[in-house]
Amino acid sequence: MRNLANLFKALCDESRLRILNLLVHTGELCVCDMQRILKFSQPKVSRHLTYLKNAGLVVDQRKGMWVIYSLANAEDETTKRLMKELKDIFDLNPNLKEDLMQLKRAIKDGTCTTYCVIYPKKSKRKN
Amino acid sequence: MRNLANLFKALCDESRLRILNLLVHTGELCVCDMQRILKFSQPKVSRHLTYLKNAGLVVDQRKGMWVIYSLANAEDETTKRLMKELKDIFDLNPNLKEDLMQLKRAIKDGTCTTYCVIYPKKSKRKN
DNA sequence: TTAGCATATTCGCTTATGCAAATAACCTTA
DNA sequence: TAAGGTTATTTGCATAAGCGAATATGCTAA
Repeated sequence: MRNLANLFKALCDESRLRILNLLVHTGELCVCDMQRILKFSQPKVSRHLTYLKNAGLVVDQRKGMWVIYSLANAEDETTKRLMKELKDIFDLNPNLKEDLMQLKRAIKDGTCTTYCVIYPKKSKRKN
Repeated sequence: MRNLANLFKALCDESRLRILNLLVHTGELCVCDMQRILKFSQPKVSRHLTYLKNAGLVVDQRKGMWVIYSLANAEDETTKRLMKELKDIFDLNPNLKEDLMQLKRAIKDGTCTTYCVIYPKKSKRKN
């Protein structure tokens, strides 16, 4: 990320923050899981993921039918520091906490594809 | 700041980051100083200061002919944490460092109104 | 190869926001 | 009160970016 303003631009949309919040807590998640948990339209999730990917904040990886997104390893010190801070800031936010509840519920109900279909064995996930 | 995305929205513009950088290092500065140091048009400085003020990041105070802007005391934990982090992040940025050089030069040359006219005695300034 | 699920992209529209130029408003001093 | 410096706001325009709906593309399995 060459430009500091561009880094913040990636963070200045609520939809993208909600997506990042999920990834911060899961490490990785497929598109359809985010779509269901956040109740976003499919193009909406996809568009914001593309934005985050272009900003260098996430990376994607195809796994059969699904595309798994995960947090990118920040290459520069600024992004590294900010992402670390973001984790703590997210935990202060009640709305984001609610999204995590929905995530947990999905895992419990067996409707979370990443956890229940793609990586059914816990050991394969980052956390 | 009720909404996290709005907080980042205040930070996602390079002009506003440059203004904040100056304030982080001076504590307070009048509009015409920012204008000269950053080489912005007067309406441009004013508009961005209004934006930052609405976002709760700066406060203003009239001092005779001049209006002095300074960093606001963050009321919520999230803003507090982020602003603290911002200080360190600014110092990593070469462009912002260059703005500080211009600021120092203006003070030395006697063209910095805040330092040389409004508050000529060092003791009256925050740093 | 066809069907069907998952994901990405395009299109048309709306809103937000950036800028310069012009103007208004505020304050001090003569 | 008039002049002049400082700051704020308005206007008109251009661009960025958000959205839903529709469509295209990728992959798997029958």
